[in-house]
Amino acid sequence: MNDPENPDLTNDDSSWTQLTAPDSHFFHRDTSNILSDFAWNQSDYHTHSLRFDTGLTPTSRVPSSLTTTTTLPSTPSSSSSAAAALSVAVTEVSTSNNLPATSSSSEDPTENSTASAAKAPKPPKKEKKKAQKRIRQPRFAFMTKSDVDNLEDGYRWRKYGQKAVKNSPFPRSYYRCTNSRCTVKKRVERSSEDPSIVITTYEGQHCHQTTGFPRGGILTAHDPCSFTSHHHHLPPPLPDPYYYQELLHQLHRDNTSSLRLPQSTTEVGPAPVSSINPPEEEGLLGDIVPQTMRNP
DNA sequence: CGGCTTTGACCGGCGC
DNA sequence: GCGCCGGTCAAAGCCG
Repeated sequence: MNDPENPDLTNDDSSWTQLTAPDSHFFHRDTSNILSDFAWNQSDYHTHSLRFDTGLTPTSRVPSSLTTTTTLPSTPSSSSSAAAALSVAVTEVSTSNNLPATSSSSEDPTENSTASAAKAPKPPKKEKKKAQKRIRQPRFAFMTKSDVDNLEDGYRWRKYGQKAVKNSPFPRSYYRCTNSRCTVKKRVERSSEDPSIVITTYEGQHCHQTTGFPRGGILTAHDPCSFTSHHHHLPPPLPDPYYYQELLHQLHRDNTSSLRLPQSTTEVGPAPVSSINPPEEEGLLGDIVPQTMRNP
């Protein structure tokens, strides 16, 4: 439970503190490309960002993590647009792992551990874990109003675990990207406060492109995996916090008028939503993102 | 038959 | 040091 990456927004953890000023750089990639890459139709999804700061866990340590709030368009289930009325995103970049998550070649510790763990006989387990020393990948959480738990995002995921979560009647599911070279994981759980909201937490960055997309997206041609660790010039595929940030802005610009913020939005997450009561003209960001969090 | 899900067990981190 | 809890493993079963 003390897991700093716990996205349990109802019982959040200080890891998810906000980053008020993204002092990091953005990948200047046209957000429309991003959207198209994922076949996300901006008009279809209502995306919001929300900060999950708050010091939620009284006893918790204050991680030196860097957190930014970003947004990613939610994706509906394979049943197309039935779900996903809104999504909220949170990002964490752990300082313990500032290296680009794309450094997922054979040298990637996480990957190694994953691979070895999967194959190695039981005894070596310990060693593996020790050596690994838990390297955190950047994480992004998205809150999506949806009827379905497993939102389609263009990637293929293999479920590898499910756990009951404390303070939540809903279990949390753990998924790994099926791409053997990709170390991205995601956790999916429902908000205990609003069961209609699905909280999806991504960890790491895909080192490949989407494997397919129901709405005509793109697919896979190259697999940067093999060299990303040696070449950093390659813009990391999603999820990437900075992409999301850009995305947020883009969405804000484009969709302000069409966006609705369901009431439930403000009910999820421990964020002091009551204080987030921006004027309407602030649109998407204004709805949920405190001023202090926004870029100038 | 391969890929995926389910599920109980195991392990490590953290608070007390 | 102990217990709780989150995260992961891996065997077994399911499904197309």
